[in-house]
Amino acid sequence: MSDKPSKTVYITTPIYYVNGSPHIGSALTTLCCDVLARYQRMRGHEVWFLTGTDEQATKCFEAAAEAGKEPLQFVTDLAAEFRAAWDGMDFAYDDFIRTTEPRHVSVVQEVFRRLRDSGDIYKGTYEGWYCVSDETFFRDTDVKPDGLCPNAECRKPLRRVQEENWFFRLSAYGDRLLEQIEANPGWLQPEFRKNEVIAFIKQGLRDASVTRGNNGWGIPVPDEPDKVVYVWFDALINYLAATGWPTDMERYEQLWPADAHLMAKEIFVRFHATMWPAMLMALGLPLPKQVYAHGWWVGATGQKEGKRTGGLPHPLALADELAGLTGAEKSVAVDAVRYLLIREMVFHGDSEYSHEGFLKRYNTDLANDIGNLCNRTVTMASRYFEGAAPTPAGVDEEVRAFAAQAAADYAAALDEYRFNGALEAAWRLVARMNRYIEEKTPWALAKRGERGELATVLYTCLEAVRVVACLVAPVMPTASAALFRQIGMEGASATWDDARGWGLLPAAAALPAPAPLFPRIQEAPAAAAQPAAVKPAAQPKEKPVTEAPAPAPAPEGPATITYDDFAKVELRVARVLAAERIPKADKLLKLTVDLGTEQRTILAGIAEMYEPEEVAGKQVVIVANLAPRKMRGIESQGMILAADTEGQAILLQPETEVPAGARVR
RNA sequence: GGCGGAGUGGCUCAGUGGUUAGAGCGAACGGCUCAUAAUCGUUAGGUCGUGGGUUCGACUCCCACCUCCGCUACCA
Repeated sequence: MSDKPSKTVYITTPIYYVNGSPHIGSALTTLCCDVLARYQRMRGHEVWFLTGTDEQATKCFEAAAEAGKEPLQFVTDLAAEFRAAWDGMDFAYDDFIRTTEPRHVSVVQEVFRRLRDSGDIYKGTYEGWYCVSDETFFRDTDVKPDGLCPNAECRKPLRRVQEENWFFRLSAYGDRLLEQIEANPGWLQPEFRKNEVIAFIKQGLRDASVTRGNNGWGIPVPDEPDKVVYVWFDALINYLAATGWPTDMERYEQLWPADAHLMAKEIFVRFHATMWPAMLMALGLPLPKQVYAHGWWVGATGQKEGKRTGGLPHPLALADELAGLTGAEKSVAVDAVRYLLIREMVFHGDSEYSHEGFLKRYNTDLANDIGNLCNRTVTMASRYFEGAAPTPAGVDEEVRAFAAQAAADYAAALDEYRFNGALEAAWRLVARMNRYIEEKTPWALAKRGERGELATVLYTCLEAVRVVACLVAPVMPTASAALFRQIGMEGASATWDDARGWGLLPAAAALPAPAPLFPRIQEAPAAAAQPAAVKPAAQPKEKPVTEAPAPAPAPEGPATITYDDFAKVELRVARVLAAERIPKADKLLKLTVDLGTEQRTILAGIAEMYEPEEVAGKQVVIVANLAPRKMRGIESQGMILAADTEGQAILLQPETEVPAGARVR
C-alpha cells in the first residue's frame, strides 16, 4: 500500500457525526480500516489509523439544546460513546480526533486564512433559503411553493436568509481534478464511482459557500467572529490536522499524504473525491493516495413484498446476542461479528443484511469449519501424543504449498480491498485441511500404530491451523490468539513471515485441553429473536450533500470573448403566440413563437414565474441559432433570454414593439 | 430525460467468445467417527431478464425492450 517503507501507512475513516449512537454503517468503515491497519502492521509497516467525531455542526448544537445539555458536554458524551463502541469492537485506532479540539480548530482557521490570502476563498453575498437542520443553502428554484426543505428526508420549514458569506473557488479546480483522476487510475475507487465523480465534475463545479452565520457553535472565521466555518469544510480538514500540519512538520512528513481514505458512498463524490482534493490543491499539498467508497448495508428484503424493513442491529448488540446464543466469551463474539460483517459484505456495492444469514454463517464458517478443525486437530494430537505437538517425520509438501498459496491469495485480495476474498482464501485452507483429515484418517493410523505418519499428519494439521491463525488475525484478533493458544503457541504474534512460513510450530509444544473456540448456536437460527435495531433508518444518517449555491455576483466574471464570438450568437426578437404547461414538468413552459419568417417551438424554464396566459402575446428575445435540444420529449428550437435574479427568471422584452424577427445586437 | 450498474440453480454470488455454465449455503442420499449432531463424498436443481442481431460458436459482443438500483438532471 505504501511505496516508501519508511513512511507510515496512514489510514482514515471519516469523522462521524455525533447526533446519535454509532451504527452498523459507521462500524463497517471503521472495521475495514481496522482490518487494513492490522494487516499492514502484520506486513511490518508502521501504521497510523485515524478516526474521530464531527462535532461542530449546528445540528449538534441544537440537539444539545433539546437534550438540555451544554453543547460541549453533549458532544463530549457522544464522542465517548463512539469511543466506547469502537473499543468494544476491538478497533485499534491510533488517534481519535474531535473537531472541537484545539489542534483541529487552529488548523481549520489556518487553512481558511491561507486560502483567503491566496484568493481561493472570496467573499460573496448569498440570498435564498436555508435549512438549519441540513445546514444547507437552497436556491429559489430548488424550493417548492410549500417552503419546505427539498431534502425528502428532512422537509422542515426553510428560513429566508440573506447573508454575506465566504466562498471556496471550487469551480477553478474542475480541470485539475479531472487531470488528476485521469493520471492516477487507481486513485478513486471503485471504478464505477470514479465515473460518477467524473460526470459530476464535467457538468461544472460551483463555488461552495464555506461559512455560516455564527449562532454560538462552530469554528469562528478568522478575524470575523460573527461567522463560523461550514461544517463540511471544517470536517475534511481533520485528516490534515491530525498529522500536526503546519506546526509539527516532521510528523506531517511522516504521515502525509494519507495512504487511504475510506468512507461510505454518500460522502464520496462531492466531498472526498472533489472538495477535499480541491482544497488540498489550493493549499499546494499532496493528495491522498487512494480514496475508496464502500456501499451500505441495506435492510433485509425477505419479508413481504420486498419491503425494506429497516433496522440493522448495533454491532455490539449482535455480539451480545451471539455470546448469549453460544456461550462464547464476549470478545470472541465480537470477533465473530467482525468476521461476519467482513465476510457477508460486498465491499464496493450495497450488501443485504440478513440476520438469519449471519447466524447461519456463524455456525457453518466459524463453529463448523474453523472451530471444529482446530478442535479435532488438537484433540487428536493431544490424545495420541500425550498432550504435546508431535515431532513430524517429514513435510507434507502438498499442504505446505497449499497454505502458501492461500496466504498469497489472501494478500492479493486485501491489496484490492476485497475483504471477503481474503477470508475466502483463508477458508480454502480450512476446507482443505478438513478434507485432509478425512483423507489421512489419523484415527486409523493410530490404531495401526503408524506413529511416524501419524505424527506428520497431525503436525501438518497443527501447522495449517497456525497459518490460519495468522491469516485471520487482522479480522479476528482475539480468536487468532485463542487459536495460537490451542496449538501450544500462547502469546505468539502473527507476522506476515509467520503466515507464509511453514514448520514454525515448535515440536513438543504443550497442548492445552481442547475447548470449542466458537460454540455452535444450538437454537434454530430462524427462531432467534433479532436484537433491537438502533433506529428505523439504520443507514448512515449523513449530512446532506447539497452544496451551497454560487454567490449572485461572482467577483470575477467569466473570461472575455471576442466580438467574433459574440457575432456567432443570433439574437432575435420573437412574439410568443401560445404558451402551455408540460405535464409533469414543474419548471418548463412550451412556447410557440413567431420569428416573422417562421414559427418555432421553444421550451423555457419559467413556469414558476409566469402563467402561460401571461406570456402569450409578449415579445421576447431569443437565441435563434442554438442547437435544438429535446426535453421532456419535446424539441426546443431556441432559447428565451431572461434575467436571472435570485434564481428566478424575468423575461427580457424590447422597449417598444418591434417587427418579429428583428435582429438583436 | 442523460450517464452508469445490476438481472445466472431455493438463497448469496463467481464467471467479459469456445468442450456437458461454476462456488458456498440449503436439499436428498451415502461414507467416516478424531471432532462443536461436526466432517468427507455423491446427486438433484439453471431455456444465464425478454426479443432480435453479429459469429463457425455468446451468459460473455451489438440493438431494442422490461425490471431493480445508483449518480445526475426538468431554467438550452
